Amino acid sequence: MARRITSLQVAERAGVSQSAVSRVFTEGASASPATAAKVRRAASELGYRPNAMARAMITGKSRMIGLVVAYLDNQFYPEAVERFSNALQERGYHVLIFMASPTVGDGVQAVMEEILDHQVDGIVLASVSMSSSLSTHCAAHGIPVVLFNREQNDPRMSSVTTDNHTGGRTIAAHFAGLGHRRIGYIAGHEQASTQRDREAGFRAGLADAGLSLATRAVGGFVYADAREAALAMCAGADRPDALFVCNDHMAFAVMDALRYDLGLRVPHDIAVAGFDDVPIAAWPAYDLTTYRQPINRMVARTVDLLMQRIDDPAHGADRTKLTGALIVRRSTTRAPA
Amino acid sequence: MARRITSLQVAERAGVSQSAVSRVFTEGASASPATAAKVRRAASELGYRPNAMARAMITGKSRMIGLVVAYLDNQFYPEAVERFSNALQERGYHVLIFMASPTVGDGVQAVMEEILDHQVDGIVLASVSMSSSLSTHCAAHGIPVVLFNREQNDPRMSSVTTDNHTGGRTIAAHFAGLGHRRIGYIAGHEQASTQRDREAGFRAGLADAGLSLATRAVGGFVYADAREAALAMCAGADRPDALFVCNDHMAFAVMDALRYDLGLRVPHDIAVAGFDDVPIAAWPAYDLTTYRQPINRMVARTVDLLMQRIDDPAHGADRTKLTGALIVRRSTTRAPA
DNA sequence: CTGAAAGCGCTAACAA
DNA sequence: TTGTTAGCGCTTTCAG
Repeated sequence: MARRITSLQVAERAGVSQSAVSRVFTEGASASPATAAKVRRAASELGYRPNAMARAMITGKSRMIGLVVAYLDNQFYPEAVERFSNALQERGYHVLIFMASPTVGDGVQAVMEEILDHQVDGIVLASVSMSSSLSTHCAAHGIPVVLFNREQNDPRMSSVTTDNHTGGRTIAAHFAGLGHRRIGYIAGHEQASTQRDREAGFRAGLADAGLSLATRAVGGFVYADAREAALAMCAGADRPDALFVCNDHMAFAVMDALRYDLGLRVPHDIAVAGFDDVPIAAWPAYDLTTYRQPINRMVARTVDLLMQRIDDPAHGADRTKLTGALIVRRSTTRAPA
Repeated sequence: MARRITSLQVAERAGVSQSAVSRVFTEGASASPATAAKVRRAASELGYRPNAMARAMITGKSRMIGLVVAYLDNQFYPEAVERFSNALQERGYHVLIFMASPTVGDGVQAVMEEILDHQVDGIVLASVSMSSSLSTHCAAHGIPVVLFNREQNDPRMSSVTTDNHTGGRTIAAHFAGLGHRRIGYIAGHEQASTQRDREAGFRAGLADAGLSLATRAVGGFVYADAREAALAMCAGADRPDALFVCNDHMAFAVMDALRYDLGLRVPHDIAVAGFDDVPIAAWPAYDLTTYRQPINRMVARTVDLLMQRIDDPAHGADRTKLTGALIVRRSTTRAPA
């Protein structure tokens, strides 16, 4: 097993100094075309590639971004991971991925420490909340953090979200327009900003139409729990005629419960709407009306924010709220627009 | 923005040498309880954590594993990513994730180079094929590679798979036992070893029962393509009465097409079976009979193989084939076992 | 433009 | 057990 080729070996073969080799492989360093040619030739003959870690030690830039995610069962997150990886790869960055077990209390804390050990240039927290002491800690380290699909009270914390309040409100208006009167809501994890904002917007939208929430249950963003919540809410005769579920992943559980456990028809007996517009929402088995999160723009914006702060650490925090779109499908209407 | 604390600063504060600090934070190094205490105290006061990169440069071990995945829409892979991340984190390793665009021809090649630049200690290729020249390249670098859910002809290449041949055969026996006679198959990507082995096993199983394949189409592991394949295959009167789809992800597309485009009932008009047993397969909307891949054991074995080779680079290749299990649900039987 | 030399933060001999 | 010393492979002054 051959040891890895170093710049020194390339230098020897090319008949130049080691620093000349370095310059040829360093963006924006000066080397004459002649030297560059010699070096590149020797390098490719030897199969040389610069050692990213050694480079990182010098420059203080690892070109790695830490990505913390919690629950990959919800298709929204694998999608986000894929896009982050691609977007960052395009900019010459790579993704160090971490799972934050939602079960462990200080899971995020521990994970963050490990990430920091690896000298990442920035961190994306996808749908994970962080104690404010931890965010201070990161700020002290001067390492940019952006929350993705989550907000926090701390105004120094950058975040990128969809305008969840407007999303909830839009769903409410959609229900009201359809003539529904007895309306239910299935909540996500109570602490999550997405949950709070969507519910607040939904309630506001109902109020706009002179309505109010008839019934509410908690699904905690988990399939099995959402199923239970739906069963509890809809088994009786006083069930709602329309149901907003805080995300698509839970909405699938709810539709399954309504149809296969309770024998109800969607939307005839109960209209169901979700939030996210993950690919499965478009599958005919669900054909789910939902409020689409502009995931491409969300990822792009998150990456931009991160790059901004990496290039200029003094750059202030930014809380971006992007606008989504109501996608009407057959889970709320017989003949969608 | 404070510069990161170094071991030197801790040493000064603790009144010991820098190497004493290093030893306290190095597994299996000797330090007296007294020094250790002083050092740990100073370290925690300063908020010191060892720089993983600097350590990696010395030891030659980065404690990072590169994980290459292609298509996260198929729920099998997010699941695998999550488990890999957890399993490796437990052993003190971290995951550098890379998406291999299946569209780009030499995507894997390019991605591998970038991974190698980061001095990872090992690589997991999840469902990605690699040219044999590339595997030679890796072997030359002495970096362990394990294929996950994919095999390759090169016998020096370690891999972990389910016994796909047996899986296919088991599905065939299940169909035969149910009395189906006109049987179809929807293939994945033709080059994939999983596809080839499952189909071969399925054909062998049909032959065992004195049957043979009536019709075949290609879905390439992609939802939309599988849907088209199903429509083409089942629109006519000569449609099959049972259909084995090479993985669950495509099986969902097939069931959707049969039910919502063609108005057929599953399993009454056509029985459908898949492969993987992803969580969605258990959702009542599909309730899919499938051959379960033992994903926990697959991941554990892959990690073991990797660790083995990292600890002893001379350790030979191993091609592990794990046994799965037939999971019978309502997509093939009215009343499952 | 180029080479020599000084480290980045840490671990691993080596003496003491 | 400790401190001293020599690097890991690279980038970056600094002279020339």
